[in-house]
Amino acid sequence: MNYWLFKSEPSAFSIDDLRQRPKQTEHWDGVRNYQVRNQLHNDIKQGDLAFFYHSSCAPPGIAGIMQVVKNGYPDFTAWDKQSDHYDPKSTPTTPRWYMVDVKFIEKFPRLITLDEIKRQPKLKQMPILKKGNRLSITPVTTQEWKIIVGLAK
DNA sequence: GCCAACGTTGGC
DNA sequence: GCCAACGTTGGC
Repeated sequence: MNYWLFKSEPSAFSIDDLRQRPKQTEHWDGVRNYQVRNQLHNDIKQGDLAFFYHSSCAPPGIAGIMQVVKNGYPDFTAWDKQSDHYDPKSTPTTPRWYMVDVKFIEKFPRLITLDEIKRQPKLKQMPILKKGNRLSITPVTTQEWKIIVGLAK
């Protein structure tokens, strides 16, 4: 089983939105980056756990935990002309983009802020701290996972 | 709202 | 296949 960090702008989709969905489950659509697409297709598997990271807000940080409940499958919003994520180059027969389904597990009692993550020497390798990192999904090591869950208690 | 970083596009 | 222009991300 692997650990991940999924970014989302809470103004678009927050951890509270996920909690309020039917079955507290939603598809994680809209990824339009090949590196992340490949992870969704090949590496992110049912049963994996992920941090829900709130980005582009004040303050940014990790809000809680969700679980991958469905392996990668074609992102159907790519062939919906009404969608913000419409991509005419993706079709049902040759899908270009993939998504997984995620389920709400818990919201931390408090946000673990980016600032707090920066101050932890053992979290310095996390991709979200690297300047210019724009990947919306990144791997988390077991050690990083344990440290952050510890901070949340 | 600014701007650095960087992925993507498209002309050649 | 190069690379300049452009668009997007995301912290501040």
